[in-house]
Amino acid sequence: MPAPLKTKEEVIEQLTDVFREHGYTGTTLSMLSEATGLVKASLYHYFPRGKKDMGLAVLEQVGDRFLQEVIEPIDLDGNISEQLELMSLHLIKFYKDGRVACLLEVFSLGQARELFQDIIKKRIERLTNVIASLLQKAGFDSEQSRQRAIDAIVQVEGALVVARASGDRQVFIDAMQVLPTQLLRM
Amino acid sequence: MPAPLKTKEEVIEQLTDVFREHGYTGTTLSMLSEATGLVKASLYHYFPRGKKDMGLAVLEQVGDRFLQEVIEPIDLDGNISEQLELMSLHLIKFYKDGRVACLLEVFSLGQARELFQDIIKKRIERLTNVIASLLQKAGFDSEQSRQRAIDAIVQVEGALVVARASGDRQVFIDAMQVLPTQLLRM
DNA sequence: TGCATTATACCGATTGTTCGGTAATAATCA
DNA sequence: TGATTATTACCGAACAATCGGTATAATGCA
Repeated sequence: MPAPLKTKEEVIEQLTDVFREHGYTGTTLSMLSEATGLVKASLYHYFPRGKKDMGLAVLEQVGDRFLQEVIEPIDLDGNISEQLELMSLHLIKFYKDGRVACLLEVFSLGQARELFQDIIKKRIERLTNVIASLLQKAGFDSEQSRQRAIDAIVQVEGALVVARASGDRQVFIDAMQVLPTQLLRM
Repeated sequence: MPAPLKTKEEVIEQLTDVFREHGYTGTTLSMLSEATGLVKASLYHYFPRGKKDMGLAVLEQVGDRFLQEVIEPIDLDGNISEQLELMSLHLIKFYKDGRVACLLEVFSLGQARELFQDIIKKRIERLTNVIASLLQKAGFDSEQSRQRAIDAIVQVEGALVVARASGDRQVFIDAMQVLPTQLLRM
């Protein structure tokens, strides 16, 4: 077989950028074709069931990357405040200073919602649990931890939206920087 | 002129529902036609420049309604805490318990972003100023008031997104209920 | 009548998708 | 080793359907 010009992972990353900017229905195969350098028919080689498959692949890969780059670096035995500061930095980096949207947000609209809602729901639940268990280590009880985990996700999503809508990325950066303090406040 | 079966306002309201659910690019003229009961030619009679015009009209009307239903009821001479509680209730009602999205969110994506970003930016700024001036009445200084106003908007947008993504509207309701306390916390 | 509204019919462009095919590497076998 | 066969990577061209949009004639009310 011919040596692939890029790995499937690289292709998915390029798809991700487009989906994040335009949402699911707003993204056309022409855009994806241009972003990857692959002609439309070639995209069907990697994703036999078309756009749905591309959306699924992007959703999965970006979810894995989030866990890997934002969650996994957290050391549960370390100083909790320091670990949250670290998470804050990684969040800012992951969302490129607020320049890129969250896939869970843009894929929960319209037609994409029906396609991906189960996956999205599970991702949110999983993320809530991970952050909650981290907060339990910090001494909060189960219910408090869960509530504050949800607050954190609300904060991230809201800050992304407002930064995007206002055109002021500093809103996102500021929100992420106060997040650790906010989560630990009694 | 022949008495129209519905006023233009009513038509715009019906358009709003579709745009809020599917975003701008995700909304097709067929959907809008079906939602209004008007055939395409009729839509073009009301909105000569097509989809853009419909988006603009919806953006404007929903913005007016927000001010009217959420902001204006606030009595600047009343007890500030009570007024914020009232705002919370109105927010829950305006966003139908978290069932509908914010237009500023869904119109700030992809192609719609370029079309509407100036308007969206101004809406956010205006809203920030209104809430900030309310908080100044509560005794916060100018900078604190502005920061907390942004926090409030972040909270609303974030709660809407998370409620939608998780399929749990209670997230939105809860977030709105704690909003007044949060805004006034020293 | 005159004018606002709608119906019908249509446009070119683009949508997501499919099919047939080519070329390059890997695997197999003589 | 060298020839053969699969397998993989990719592309050109076309598909029906739908997109947003536009004519123009018919309709209904003042």
